[in-house]
Amino acid sequence: MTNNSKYYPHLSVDCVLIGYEDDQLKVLLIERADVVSNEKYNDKKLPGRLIYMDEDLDEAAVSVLKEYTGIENAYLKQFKCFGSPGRTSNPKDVRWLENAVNLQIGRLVTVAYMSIVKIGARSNRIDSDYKADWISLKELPDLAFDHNQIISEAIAEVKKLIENDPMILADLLPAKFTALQLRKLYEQIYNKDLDVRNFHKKIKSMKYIVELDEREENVPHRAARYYKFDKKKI
Amino acid sequence: MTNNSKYYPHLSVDCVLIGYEDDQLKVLLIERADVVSNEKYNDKKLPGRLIYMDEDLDEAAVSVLKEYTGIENAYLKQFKCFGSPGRTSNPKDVRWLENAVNLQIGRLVTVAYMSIVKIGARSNRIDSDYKADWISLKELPDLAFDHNQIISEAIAEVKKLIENDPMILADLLPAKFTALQLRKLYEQIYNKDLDVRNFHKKIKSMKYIVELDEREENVPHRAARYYKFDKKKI
DNA sequence: TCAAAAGTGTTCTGGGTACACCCATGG
DNA sequence: CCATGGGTGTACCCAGAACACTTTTGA
Repeated sequence: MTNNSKYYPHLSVDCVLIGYEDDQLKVLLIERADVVSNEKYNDKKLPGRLIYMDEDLDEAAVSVLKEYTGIENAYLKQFKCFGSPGRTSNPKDVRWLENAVNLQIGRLVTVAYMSIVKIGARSNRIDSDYKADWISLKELPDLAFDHNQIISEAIAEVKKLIENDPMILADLLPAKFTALQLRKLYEQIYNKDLDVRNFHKKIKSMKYIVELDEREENVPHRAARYYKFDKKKI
Repeated sequence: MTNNSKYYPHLSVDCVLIGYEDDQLKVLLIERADVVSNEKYNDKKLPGRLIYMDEDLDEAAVSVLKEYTGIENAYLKQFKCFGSPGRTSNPKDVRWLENAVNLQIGRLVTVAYMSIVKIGARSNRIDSDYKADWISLKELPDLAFDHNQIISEAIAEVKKLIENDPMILADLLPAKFTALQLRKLYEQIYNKDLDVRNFHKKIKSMKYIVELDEREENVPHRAARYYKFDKKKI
């Protein structure tokens, strides 16, 4: 267990991938299993890995995103580095990690990235080597390492991000969406209810959101108008 | 040059300490010299060091702050991790680093922290082991490693920080200050001129800034009122 | 005709910005 | 009496928040 490995066994990247489905903000988690013994751990972790010897951190994060979702060219933001010695103190976590990479691991610092991704988009194949699922933020189980904490800090980052670039909401909704869908999304993010009339006014003021002629069909009430994001209108 | 050292030779912390003096935002930089050969490098770097084997990142940053300024209990914010392999590719930087710590260094990832500190405060002794100076942001020379980039990202962070907690401005000004001094400080931070009348209105609306009865003395014009921060009024 | 959700306008408040003149003081 | 900077008030605009009723549709 000496280091003839491709890995640089001191640094990892973890990606908090945020998506939206069934009116719920969700995060992509993978099932933790022991590669060597096939032991099941029955818990989950964030997608991530040790970096390679001469790999740039940002590149490592990009490759993790691609590996788990197939997405390339998405916006990935480094938001915090987690490096307390205590984060690798749980023997279960250490055992798993050392088996997984066949390396002796001392302390391990991880650099956390976040990205907003479209769940179930064409490009979004979840690699079958891993058991990966989108889990609602409201139903998060206890995760490996300090991954619960990493996720909660990522959410705070998402809010900031959306405030200075609402365009990224486009990745959380289908191409066509109703005002209700958009409002529910905002309500999830800000964690409070929004006034319907004010919200319509807000939509009108957002020039990158455009009305379509199309409406809902076969709904047992007045049909809602569809909107779309117009990426040309910055 | 094997690792019998106290250091964990893969990770460092660097602190961007921001202060204010002579109507200028300044950053604390130390002179880079070779400890072994006494060679002068004639350039500067941020205060920082490798972390110890079992040291928490935040603790390492706190101890660097204390070492260079004597300040304890200040607010230190981790704002970004810099880890591209290229940042340790300059042979001059690598040679200095390896001499300084007597260790073989491969790639080195640094975690950057920032803090707002009061220049010349009682607690703010600059340790005489180092040649350390407050350098105006407008006159920054080329620094070691990627320290110029680290500083510029720190400044962006300062703006955000002040927006959601203007109280930290108290660390950039003397206990008593005039409206002019405060305005000049804002002008530095936002990099634009502010209207005098509007600024007075703004001060009145900030309940944690209180008027004193005291005024300037011996000035060749109408004496300005002094203000102070009132830490009790959140 | 009823249930269910869509859609619409006005008013108020607070913060930001633009703008020009008189006041106090020391030299 | 002059030069220097200190200090003040009004008007406009925009964004955000509160608030209630009519419209459309399928069942």
